[in-house]
Amino acid sequence: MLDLKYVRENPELVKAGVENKNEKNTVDEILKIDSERREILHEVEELKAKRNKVSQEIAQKKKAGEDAEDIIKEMREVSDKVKELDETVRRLSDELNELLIWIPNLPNSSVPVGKSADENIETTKWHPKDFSFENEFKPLDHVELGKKHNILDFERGAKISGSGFPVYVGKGATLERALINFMLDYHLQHHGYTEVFPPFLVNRASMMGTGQIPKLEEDMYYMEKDDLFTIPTAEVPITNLFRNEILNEEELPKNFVGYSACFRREAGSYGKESKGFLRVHQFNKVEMVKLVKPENSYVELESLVEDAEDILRALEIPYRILLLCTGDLSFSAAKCYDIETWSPAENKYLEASSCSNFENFQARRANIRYRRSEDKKVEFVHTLNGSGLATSRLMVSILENNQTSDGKIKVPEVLRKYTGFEIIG
RNA sequence: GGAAAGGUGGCAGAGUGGUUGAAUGCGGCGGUCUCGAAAACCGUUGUUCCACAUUGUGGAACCGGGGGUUCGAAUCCCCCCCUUUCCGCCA
Repeated sequence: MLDLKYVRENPELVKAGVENKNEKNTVDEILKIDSERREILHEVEELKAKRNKVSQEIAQKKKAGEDAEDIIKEMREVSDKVKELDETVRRLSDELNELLIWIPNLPNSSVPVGKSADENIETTKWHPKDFSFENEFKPLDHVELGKKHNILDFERGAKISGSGFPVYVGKGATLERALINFMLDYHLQHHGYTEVFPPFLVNRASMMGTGQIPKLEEDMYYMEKDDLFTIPTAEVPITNLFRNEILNEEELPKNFVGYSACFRREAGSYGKESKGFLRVHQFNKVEMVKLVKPENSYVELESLVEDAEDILRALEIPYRILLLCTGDLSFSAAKCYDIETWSPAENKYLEASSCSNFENFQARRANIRYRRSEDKKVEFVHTLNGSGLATSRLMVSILENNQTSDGKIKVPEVLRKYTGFEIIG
């Protein structure tokens, strides 16, 4: 949520940001309703001031035993008018809010302007060794490998739940669990995060707080009976831990890491890239979340990306990093880096992590603030989060990049103490 | 699912329908005392919005949320939400 005052004072900047993000520009409409609302607000507040003053006079007259019937009668009319105007103000506020929650966060000035993913900028590329399979053998893709070694079962997953609900079996299940534990331990031991194991169902206010609602409501699984949503990422419960709270400056930064299953309906995206792990309704993810002081958020963003990179380097998974352009930036983000891991079978990169700075956009929606020790003023924190990382995409890269010419799969060195085996096949 | 209690400021905790933004305590800040600190004592201490002004003045709103009664509601009435405890059921 943007600050209405900011919109009022910088309409042109807001319009430009919204349009660069390919979102609907309702700024003029917002300004019109805002000025109308303020006009009526002023009127009703004057009436209320009068009423408050006269009410005290009535109290005094009654105490003195005097008759106050005439001014009571007058105030009765004032109150009726107040009720009427209050109703108008409430209606205009609702209209205003309805428009405002659809305004995306504005891109940071360091974000390149661009229409689509084609205009993202590659900032890093890391390939530990040359995976030139062409010269040796044709790599199998992760679905074929999963089937061959009986470690992934997409068909039975489709039977018991539906397509896009993968089942991990045998060493596949162990490898998945190893990956999650490895990543959590790594962030705890090397990066100083605090572990959180959050609920997987959250209420509507939490979804609104981090900005999934209203724009992405159709992408969420929803439990109508209880008005609860399955989380699409641990970002939602973890960021919302401090909703409606005022933190002390000394508590910041708060750095959390947590595992969760993630659920996404992926409505309307059937057909393309839906093979195997490429697009699923449920996957596992280790997520990093930071609540920081505003002046530090961009330094924290870089360090968040490095924390995710460290995992890929330890696993020896080839990857690249993209700085997203304005047109590819998500609704709530001000700046975002995507980390993509290499799939030799698909011959392309797959998104395994998104590291974003939301500045105070989520904090404003979720009302997460902190008190500055110097002047005791409260202000919104900045929130960030990044996948560290999503196992489904990592699994593709691990299986495909570590296959050997004799059809086996080597388990990455750092995972072996978690799996208890070195090879699959 | 049944029953009961309760939701008030950063926290704890009062509150007869009329100077209650709200007692008191803790915490925080400033000061006195002290070589310094602690203790003690004194003072101070919220958020949001609006208008004018520019770092202040005035006004409005806020005691879980939403309605209602009233000239006036933290206080009375209705609905909803949440928390806690007990009972039942259950992984």
